[in-house]
Amino acid sequence: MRAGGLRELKKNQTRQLIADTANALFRARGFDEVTVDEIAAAAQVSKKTVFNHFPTKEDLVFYRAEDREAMSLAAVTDRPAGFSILDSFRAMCLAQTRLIPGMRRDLVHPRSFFDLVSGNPSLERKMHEVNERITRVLADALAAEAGAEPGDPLPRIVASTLVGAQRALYRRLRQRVREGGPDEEIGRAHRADVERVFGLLGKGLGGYPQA
Amino acid sequence: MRAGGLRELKKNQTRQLIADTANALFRARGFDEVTVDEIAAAAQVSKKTVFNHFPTKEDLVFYRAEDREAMSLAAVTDRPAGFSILDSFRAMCLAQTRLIPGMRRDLVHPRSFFDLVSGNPSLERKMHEVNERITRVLADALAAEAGAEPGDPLPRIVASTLVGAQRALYRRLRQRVREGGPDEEIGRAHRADVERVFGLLGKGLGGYPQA
DNA sequence: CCCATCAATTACACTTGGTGTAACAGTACA
DNA sequence: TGTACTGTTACACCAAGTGTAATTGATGGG
Repeated sequence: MRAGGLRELKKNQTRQLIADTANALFRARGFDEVTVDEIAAAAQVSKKTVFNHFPTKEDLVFYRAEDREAMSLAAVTDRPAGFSILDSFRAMCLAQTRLIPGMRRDLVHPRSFFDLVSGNPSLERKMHEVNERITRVLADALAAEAGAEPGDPLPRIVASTLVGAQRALYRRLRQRVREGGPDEEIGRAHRADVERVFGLLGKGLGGYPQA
Repeated sequence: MRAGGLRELKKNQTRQLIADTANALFRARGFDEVTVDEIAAAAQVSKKTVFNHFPTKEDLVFYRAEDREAMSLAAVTDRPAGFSILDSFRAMCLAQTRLIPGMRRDLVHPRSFFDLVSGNPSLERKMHEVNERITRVLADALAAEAGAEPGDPLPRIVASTLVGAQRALYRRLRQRVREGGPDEEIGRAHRADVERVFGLLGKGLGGYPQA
């Protein structure tokens, strides 16, 4: 199939149509309250076609997850010279403040992406799965860079720490946005969070929680 | 319902019977190749009863997960005076060598617990879920001990690092056991792994992978 | 000892996510 | 124009899990 072919165009259109239709329905009524049959009907497509494009119902919600994966990976592979991996992740976490406007917008909707996910077991599971995959990809990149021998547990541990930190800081930021206040102040508080977290990671967990 | 009542006795027996029957079938033929209907039939019980005791089919495999949770928690709450949390987790990981005989035994079985889980998406998902719950419980304990304000991301990050380290070291140990060799040597190698990992965690991730 | 109550189990009908297959329709391309 | 290819469809099917009302047997009081 050629890249610019008519077939591929139509296929992508169908995929997008299904995803959009599904997410509109999910937002309006909640994940569990919408059946795949309904989505198919609303998108004027057969149920089988839905499952041809998205292997599970959950994938209809997470079909944009590759972006996050790519970002995390870039933090390792594309970092400037003299930057440690930790530095790079800190920078990435600091840059999370750029997401504040989007979070604000999400709060207005009756059911934002995160309202959708949080509180729904199968979606939360899927979320963990995505995080796990990101961790694994990152661990592989770390192992390659460190020249670690196969089976070395360290890259994995470092990766899971970094991804965990990123996630926790993101969540904290969202919480701050939910609590309200000017962007300035939220940004300041978030940067302080980031420095505190990466300060600890930089000097070791040994003394926690005392030191 | 009284604790020692006949009703509760029978209920526990039924529960145990179902779990045992299910796991025997899983080991013999694999998780996906056994239906809940079959399990119910083999245990001479209705399908509904199976689901009354175990909310999902996966729970039939993981119904012992509470033990690990308790151990991780104890590493924080019951540690001796002067021991940091990191010390406590290191000790716990060092003690993993005691699991070697069990791992050896598992290897003999055509389908050990881990053969069952690894390679099966839904069981791996369930495994992550269990780990996630352990992390959450540990994070809460850490936050309580640190007197952290609600929403503080640090306890969560520390918890996920520690659980991640424990998991990775456990896996590495299993790998070593699979590769063979005398217990002595495996134990030595494992202890070296543990020291390397906790050495890094103790002095900070900053230099990784250089330093 | 009998009776009322309560909890566990059961039968059964049903929903829904997901798969397999073979036929169909429109694109690609010679 | 004809043929190979590929995405879509209809359709039949499987298995996990739920809701409900009926049944069985344990419990405890009079």
